[in-house]
Amino acid sequence: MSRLAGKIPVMSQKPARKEVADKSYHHDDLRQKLIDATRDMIRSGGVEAVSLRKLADRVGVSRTAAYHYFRDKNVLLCTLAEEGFRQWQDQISRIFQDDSRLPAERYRLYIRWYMTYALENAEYYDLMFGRSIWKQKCATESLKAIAYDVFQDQVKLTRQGQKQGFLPAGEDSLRLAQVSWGTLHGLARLLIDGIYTDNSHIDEMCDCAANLLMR
Amino acid sequence: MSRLAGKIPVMSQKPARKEVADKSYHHDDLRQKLIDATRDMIRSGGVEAVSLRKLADRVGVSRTAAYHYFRDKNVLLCTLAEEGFRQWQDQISRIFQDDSRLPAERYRLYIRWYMTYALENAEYYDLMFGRSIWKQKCATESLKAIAYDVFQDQVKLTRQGQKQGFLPAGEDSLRLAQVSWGTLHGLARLLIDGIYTDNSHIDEMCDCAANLLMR
DNA sequence: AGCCAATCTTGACACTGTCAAATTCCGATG
DNA sequence: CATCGGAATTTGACAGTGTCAAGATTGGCT
Repeated sequence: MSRLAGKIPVMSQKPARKEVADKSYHHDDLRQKLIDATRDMIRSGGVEAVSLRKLADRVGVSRTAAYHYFRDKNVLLCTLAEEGFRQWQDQISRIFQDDSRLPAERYRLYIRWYMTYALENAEYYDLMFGRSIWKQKCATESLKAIAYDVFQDQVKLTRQGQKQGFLPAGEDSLRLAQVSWGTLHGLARLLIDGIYTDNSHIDEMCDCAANLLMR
Repeated sequence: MSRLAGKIPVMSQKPARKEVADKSYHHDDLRQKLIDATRDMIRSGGVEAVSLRKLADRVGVSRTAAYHYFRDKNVLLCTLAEEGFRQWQDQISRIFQDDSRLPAERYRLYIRWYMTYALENAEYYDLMFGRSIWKQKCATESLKAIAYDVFQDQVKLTRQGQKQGFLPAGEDSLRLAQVSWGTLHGLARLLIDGIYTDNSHIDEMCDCAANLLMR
């Protein structure tokens, strides 16, 4: 009944709380601290390494304290994935707003950026596009919303590429968006998951992918 | 010292063991029973649903009995993945040996088969190509061997396609094999993991992928 | 000043994988 | 035929995990 499931609780009274020692009962902004600590844990040890108990230890709070801000572990992870998608969306739009480059050139850049991001933030990518979050009934509504948004961007971006003539005009934009994302995602996963073990020819793979997708 | 890590123990004396009641101390071929039961569990509930204790219960044996045949849970899963890759290899070679079809036609068929297999055996595909098995230091040597073999087949098959003129001849065969597999794997994962939620246009996606990969 | 509700903790439960040590039993050996 | 070694299996234990129900603590408002 009192579970707020991710909503910010009543702590939203603006009067700046007087400085509280780390050991006090009530914390400053526990929700944010939990998110930050979780992000750290993911970055260092991957999603698998996230444990609510270790998290609590790290933040200096009891095992179940997080349950007042997140319905369960899954919702916490979804929250972080959401954050990731927002940054993702930002960075992509930045690439395609760079008018100093030709459209086709931007698309090639996008492919390289995708791969670089996925490899440099492997654990975070794994969170955002991993099964744990998306498996039936797991994904939060807000996560689904932002992810859908990001995918719509990909569709727009594809349609534009077709109009600009560097993506095959004959294909349906939706399918083309699906398949091109599939290609990038597939390569990223094969590398991240350790199925492809040769990390020294990423650029060549990107080029090959670009050659296939563009024309 | 006495851990045999997946090798078949001394049970290899040929004299047909006299029929043993299911409840007896020594079982008939526990190793195989464990493998079979694990396969069942994967098919119904996915890799995540595999628990050594439930497995033991199911086979009618104590929690730790499996440890005499598999060093740990990971090795058991690798064994099953290996089995999967062998069947995988079989089915693919069967497709490409069908002389009643044109090479290009066979390749299109292969793409459709890939997708169909991945979706109809989602949990098994997830095992074979999932992170749990492949993550650093997890994959068994024999698993790596068969998987490498399967990938080499893909390279050969790609090179042949280039010679036969339905795959772009300009690209390096290895890269092309990597990227084409990436495309299929990516689409499969996006569907299996629940990121793509529309399962009613698989064929269109396959066609689009084929159009991009072939020429 | 005192209460209420938001916040956090304690206790408990049912799981998990895995190790070490004890048990059971088969089959070859004396 | 009895025995004994070692393989096959079990029991006990430990350190984890997520999560629920209840209790303890606290700050802000009336």
